[in-house]
Amino acid sequence: MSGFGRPQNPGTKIVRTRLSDQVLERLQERIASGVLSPGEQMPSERELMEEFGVGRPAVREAMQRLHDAGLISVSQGGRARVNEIAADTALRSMDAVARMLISGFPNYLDHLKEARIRFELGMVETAAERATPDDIAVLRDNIEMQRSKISSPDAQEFIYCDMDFHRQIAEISGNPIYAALSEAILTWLSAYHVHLLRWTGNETTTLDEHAAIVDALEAGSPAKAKAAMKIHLERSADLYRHTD
Amino acid sequence: MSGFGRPQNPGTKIVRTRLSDQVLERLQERIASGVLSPGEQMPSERELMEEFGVGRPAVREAMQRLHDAGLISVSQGGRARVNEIAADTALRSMDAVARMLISGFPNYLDHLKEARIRFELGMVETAAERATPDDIAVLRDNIEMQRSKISSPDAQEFIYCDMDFHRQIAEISGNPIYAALSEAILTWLSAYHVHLLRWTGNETTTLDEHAAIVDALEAGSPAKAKAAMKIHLERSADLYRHTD
DNA sequence: CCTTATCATCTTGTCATACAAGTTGATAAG
DNA sequence: CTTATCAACTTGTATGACAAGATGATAAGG
Repeated sequence: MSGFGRPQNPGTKIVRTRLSDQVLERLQERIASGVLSPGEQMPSERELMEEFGVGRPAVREAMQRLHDAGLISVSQGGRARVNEIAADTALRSMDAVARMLISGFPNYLDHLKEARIRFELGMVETAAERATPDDIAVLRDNIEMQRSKISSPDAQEFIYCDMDFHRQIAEISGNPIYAALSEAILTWLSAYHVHLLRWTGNETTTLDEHAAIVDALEAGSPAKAKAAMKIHLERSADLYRHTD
Repeated sequence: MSGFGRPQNPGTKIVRTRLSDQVLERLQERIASGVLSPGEQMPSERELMEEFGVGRPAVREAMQRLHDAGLISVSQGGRARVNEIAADTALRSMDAVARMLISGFPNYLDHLKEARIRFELGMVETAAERATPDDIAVLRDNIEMQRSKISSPDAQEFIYCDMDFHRQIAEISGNPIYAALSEAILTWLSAYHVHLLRWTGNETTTLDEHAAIVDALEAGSPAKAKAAMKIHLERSADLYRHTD
């Protein structure tokens, strides 16, 4: 008596759908379709368990997973709110795994560094095509800001400015995926991590290289910008290294 | 009587640590440090709730989150097993959010396509520097395989070969992050998605372009490889488009 | 002795109930 | 009109219970 229900797809395993999976799927649909729009919307757990006809644990686990994915914010005492999703939402959800990967397998730090260089080179090319005079001004301001931090009592300040410089280039590229990815990679690298000692003495070199990059961006030359960025990144490649 | 406890850091909010957060943190530590190595290890929920002195929900939610992150596999009736983590583990955990982002904001499909082009261009440069004769042979085999699928009854087969081609280049680059990212982006793009109609008629063009890329890789010329890849990607740029 | 079927036991999945703790908005006092 | 209090509602957590799947020992059969 074949032909009942959906085709059996012989060879594929029977999927064990947990109850919370189905609840999760329903809620994801609502968020994706905009029925639950960013702001304060989410029904309470009791309402959901009544609506879906399941127990509270099932609803609760689904909500938990939405929270981990960054799609909603839950707080004790108040209803859950739907977050607006962006590229960084997605990347944040893989933050923990990425850190474990880097700390557990030293090779991955090298792979990530290589990927970052390739990535920044491509990004600066795009930025060179799209940089406006305003963008250039912001970058030059950043360089001066960083220069003022050379003799700052908090040496970390200098590095924060450096990270800002790269972040601003990511934003100039106009691609939010670039911006989010750049920020994420920089965060992961800086966690494993920046040896402050290695920076001291090279501050002016860093500033000169940054200036060269900005000049190339102002000239609207992807090739020059890429070359300048390459020099900068390859020199500072071993700033990020595992602590031994 | 200041000086008690940890510094107050005025301005930073009090962190509300849920119980399951602390359990999660402990377990993550154990996995990261290798106390819980890949294989069948994970203690049962009862053991953990007894050890940490918390209720089962707290343990359960922590385990759930480890599962969502791809760090462990849980199945009813059996203990949870620790997975071996890799780059694709991290990317898989952001799969749902990425899909929502693309389907919810059409712009992101364009941003992703642009990012993919930049990414593949950088990747093929790396591959050109590292391709071995064996790698070249594999790629040529792939092209022939794809050629044999031109008149296949299942038109999808042709596209699968195409995706394999790009996947193999990612592997040649030697960077597992490239491979995982390439695979993930291709999956997301192919979900929103490949119009079969647009392929028909351009099969031989595709094969020629692939052959040109392989020739450049064999010559060990990053510049030529990049140029050949650029031609290929820009021509096929609009294969991935939202369904209207 | 080896193979196979059965079952006791342990595991996770789910539900129900209860209480603690935080948030919110209405209400009453000033 | 402002402010303090509180009642109702929310999530966080604990406990107990039962269902369902997995596992290994045990007993029956060859």
